[in-house]
Amino acid sequence: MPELPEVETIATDLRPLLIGRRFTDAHVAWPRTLAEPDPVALAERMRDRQVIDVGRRGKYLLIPLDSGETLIIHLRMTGHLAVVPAGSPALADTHLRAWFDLAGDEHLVFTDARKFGRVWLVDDVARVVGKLGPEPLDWTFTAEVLAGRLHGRRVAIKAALLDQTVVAGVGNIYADEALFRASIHPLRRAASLTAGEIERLRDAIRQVMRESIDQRGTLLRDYRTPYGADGAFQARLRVYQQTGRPCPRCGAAIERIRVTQRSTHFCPQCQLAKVL
DNA sequence: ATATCTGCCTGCTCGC
DNA sequence: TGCGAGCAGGCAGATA
Repeated sequence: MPELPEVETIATDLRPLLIGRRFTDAHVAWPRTLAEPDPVALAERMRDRQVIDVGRRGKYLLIPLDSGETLIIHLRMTGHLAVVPAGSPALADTHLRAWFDLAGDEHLVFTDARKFGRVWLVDDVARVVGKLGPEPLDWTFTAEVLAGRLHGRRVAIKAALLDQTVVAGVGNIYADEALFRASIHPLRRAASLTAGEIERLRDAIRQVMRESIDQRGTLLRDYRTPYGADGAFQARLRVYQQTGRPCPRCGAAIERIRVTQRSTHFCPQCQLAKVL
């Protein structure tokens, strides 16, 4: 499932394929995929519009157009994007949910088996991504900022990390990996973390994000890059989906528990419970 | 305000 | 081999 590093990789891959290109039409095969506007307005407003950039905010892909509007795509669990030539089999994929025609006989196709992915075309990006917390790789994501976001929160720190208003882009994989690197038990109440622990956590989040981006993301069943070599960070996962395997630090068996309906992996020795 | 629960979805794995 | 059950999980929206 694409989290921040995967979306960053996809944006990097799509950028040279899309910048300067002009859309000629837009089509929606599964209506719920399109959050807004309606399909007719989408096609009208995208027609003859040129791509300015391909960026990202949290797990949202942002494609600003020369009209001032922005095409926003969230891949959720199983969404995939690719630029394909006319007549490509991708256009006949049973999971095709939306596609955008490009001048020059190519198409930007959005396929999504689970149908959770969403597409917006908006004038004001903030209406969609405005509530997101700080970008973890931005200089504004300081330990003090994270402390402020966790203040008064009684939920488990694992749950808090998955809350996109606390910090943007962290999903189940990187929440587990960051907590392991910071040696913090996932069930600790968010507000109970000491200043030192919050600083370790902030550093760990940035570290796993950077490392994963360097590896072009984590390659799991549901994630494929649109172009080029596949992600390789899965080889560096220390706890996520490593249940029963020895902890790389102390050798204890990695455990799996459920925290607010999410499977959560941790080392019972390195991430001591302390005060819950 | 925060916290929890449900619905959205389909493909895959597992046990029989 | 076939098949149903259970699971995977980001986010919106409803509820407590």
